[in-house]
Amino acid sequence: MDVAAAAGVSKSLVSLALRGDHGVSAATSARILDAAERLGYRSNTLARGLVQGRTMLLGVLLTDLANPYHTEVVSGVEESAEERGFTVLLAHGRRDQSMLARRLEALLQLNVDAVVVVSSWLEPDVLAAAARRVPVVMVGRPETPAPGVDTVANDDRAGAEAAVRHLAELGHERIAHLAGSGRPASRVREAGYRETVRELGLEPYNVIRGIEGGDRERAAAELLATGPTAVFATNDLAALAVLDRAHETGRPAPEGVSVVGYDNTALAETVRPRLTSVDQPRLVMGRLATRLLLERLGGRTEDRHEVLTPNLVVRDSTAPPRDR
Amino acid sequence: MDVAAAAGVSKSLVSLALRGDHGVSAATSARILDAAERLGYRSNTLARGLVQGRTMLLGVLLTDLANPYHTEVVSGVEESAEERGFTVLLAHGRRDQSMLARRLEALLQLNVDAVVVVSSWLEPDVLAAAARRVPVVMVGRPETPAPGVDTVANDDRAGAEAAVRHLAELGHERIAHLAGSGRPASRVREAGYRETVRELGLEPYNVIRGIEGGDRERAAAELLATGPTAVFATNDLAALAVLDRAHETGRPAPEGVSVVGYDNTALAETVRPRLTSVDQPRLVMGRLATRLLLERLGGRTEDRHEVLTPNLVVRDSTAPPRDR
DNA sequence: GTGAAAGCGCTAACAT
DNA sequence: ATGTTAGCGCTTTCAC
Repeated sequence: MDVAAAAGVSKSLVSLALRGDHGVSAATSARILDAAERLGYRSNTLARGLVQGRTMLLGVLLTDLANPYHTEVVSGVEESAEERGFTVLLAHGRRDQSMLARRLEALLQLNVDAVVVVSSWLEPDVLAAAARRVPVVMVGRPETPAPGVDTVANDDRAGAEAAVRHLAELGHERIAHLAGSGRPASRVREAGYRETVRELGLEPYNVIRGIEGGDRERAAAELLATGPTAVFATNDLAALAVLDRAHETGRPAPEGVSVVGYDNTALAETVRPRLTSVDQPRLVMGRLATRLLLERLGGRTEDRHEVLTPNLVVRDSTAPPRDR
Repeated sequence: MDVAAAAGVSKSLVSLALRGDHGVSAATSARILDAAERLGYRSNTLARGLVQGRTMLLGVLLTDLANPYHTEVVSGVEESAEERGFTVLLAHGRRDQSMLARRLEALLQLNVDAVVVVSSWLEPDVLAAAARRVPVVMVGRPETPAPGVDTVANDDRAGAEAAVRHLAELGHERIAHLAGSGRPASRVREAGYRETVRELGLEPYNVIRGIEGGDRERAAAELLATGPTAVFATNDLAALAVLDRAHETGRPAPEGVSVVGYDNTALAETVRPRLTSVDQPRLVMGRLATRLLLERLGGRTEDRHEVLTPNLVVRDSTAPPRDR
């Protein structure tokens, strides 16, 4: 450590001074700080982590960088983690289980103190294995819960209910659903749709499962062809496909058909008409994830599963049915 | 290292076996691998980095997680870096110079072997200081070049030219420009617009500088009020504002007015009409960044500044002017 | 208030 | 083919 030499003291003193320990005389401390500054010295996280056994690093693994839902959760994590002095490291696994697992592994090898997984794609046993080494919290709705892993999710059931109730209150009776590809979140949304429709004394009008990606358009077309006055879509992209198709077939929303999305992505603000959508409290979810992690680091051992209530953001894609 | 004990050998052998060194007998190797597996052992990147002096870690610093342009560049970096055995670590600085600087520092303290900065917000001296420690390449167009830092950028001049020429070829003569907020990239686009219009024997019809964010709508309205038949916007979001305003005032694109964006974000595919936009070869830029880094690690010392040619993606927001 | 020495988990050079 | 030793840069006792 050349700072030690430059200041004419021992390594130990440099270490103490740099961390603002009180047991160093003001004069020496000043001399050391000055030398460090001059030499552009910065302590090495690796070396410190090695001896201290912790790194103040928080790993965040996410499925999809391009997904604004994910990135906003990450922002929540970053914000709250930084407040507590953690440095957030991101790793990106794509929608690829093995890559996700590899990235998680990479984070663990770096001795991160804890991990947030913003993904519901990782296999439970991989997750559980990670949780045996450091606290792990997953943001999202798991297929199967992994023991030792805390979760933060939004209440998809409640979100679906809010969407359907909104449409029913506008006077719609033929409310269809464009469902997702069968991941847990979309399954719960679909179930919530069915239940709520029944609670309201209606019948599920029509449900079509949109395959991810290319077939969304086809599914939207098929669904609209059945003549609903309103559609609750499993996410904003699916809602967009409905909006589009409705426009093309000469009954644009909201007059021709009302459309509600889920996730309240930036898209909802961007498209015309602006999309009514169910908003997940993403920042809050991120912050909550950090809190759960800190609790674990503080010694909690029982698993926690937090569920947050989403809320409906009403915009311009929903209106009373025309023939009313 | 309890794996050593479990397998009844020395630490060194474990180390060798785990890295597949040949100088270990098949039998012992198997025994070690087995023990490691059973104990869930993984070598510690920190410790290895400490002794080897390199970590095979590649740090990526980005301004804006929510920006698909950035994240796609990152994908290019990830892809190519992983091929070479590097692990990519992401850090997120927001549009905040001091936070960007802090995150960069955090990456450096982790002893990453090199850094890609996907941002043009970082101050040149911070960048230069980082480059004195490890190879640094910046993707984007810097305000001022930082010595020792390689750059990868798209040719904004050429992109603007392609956009304007496309509009002129369609027969437009009143081509306006919705300019950006004065960052280098948008300044070059504006200059390219002006020059190309003149080269074509026309006059710059009208240029309005959109302030980032809220005032984009106002700027778009103002610009359209001047009666252009075509607008080249400095980016897709600005183009969207124009599209919107055109729609609201009863002359929707492309019949009412032709619109070209820049960046070819996912939005361009999503909005109706689909947006004609200048595409930056983002994946390629990411890969190129990795290559420059590897060259530096291989010993190159002179700075390189790569400029890639963007290409225009023609969609449905542009057409010949109506009154022709 | 300060310094010397041990050791974090690993690899590399050098024995054996 | 295997074990021993030193040391990466730091923090942390423990003496002084």
